[in-house]
Amino acid sequence: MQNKIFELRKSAGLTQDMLAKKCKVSRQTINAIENDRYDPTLQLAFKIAVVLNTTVDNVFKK
Amino acid sequence: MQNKIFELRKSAGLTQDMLAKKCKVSRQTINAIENDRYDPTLQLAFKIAVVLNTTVDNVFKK
DNA sequence: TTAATATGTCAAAAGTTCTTTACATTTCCA
DNA sequence: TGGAAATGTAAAGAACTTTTGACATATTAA
Repeated sequence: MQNKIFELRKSAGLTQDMLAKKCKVSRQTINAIENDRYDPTLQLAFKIAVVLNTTVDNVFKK
Repeated sequence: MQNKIFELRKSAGLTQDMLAKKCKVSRQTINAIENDRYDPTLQLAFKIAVVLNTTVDNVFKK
């Protein structure tokens, strides 16, 4: 599912590793999601949205 | 994860089975999610939100 | 009350997410 | 240019979601 993690993450001045740590998942997980290799669980989607200071609907646009 | 599926579904005049069909999943899946036995995939969360005419963030509140 | 509809739940199987470890490539800046 | 930091990717396994089929209970309407 298409997402805006890259741009939102950059805007927040975070590396994949920093975002991963804030979400308490591995760097590879963030990388895979950012590059659309698979979708996160709903829980992780919410965590990412919170850390990036926005909504799930905004991060993952249909 | 807590959610408002029951009330939104009722407001929309839908049974679990009707909502399931609109989302193209089984009735048991909707039942399990509504009763918080497990969280849907992100894809299904979006589908549910669309069918219930609202956002993922509104359906699944943290 | 009876019949039909709606909901709750179980178990097994299939499919997906996420982790860890490991290594390759790219970017960037001193 | 060289070295460090950041990113991309792979494989195996643990954990979770969803399906199907089945049966029980609850609710509603005739």
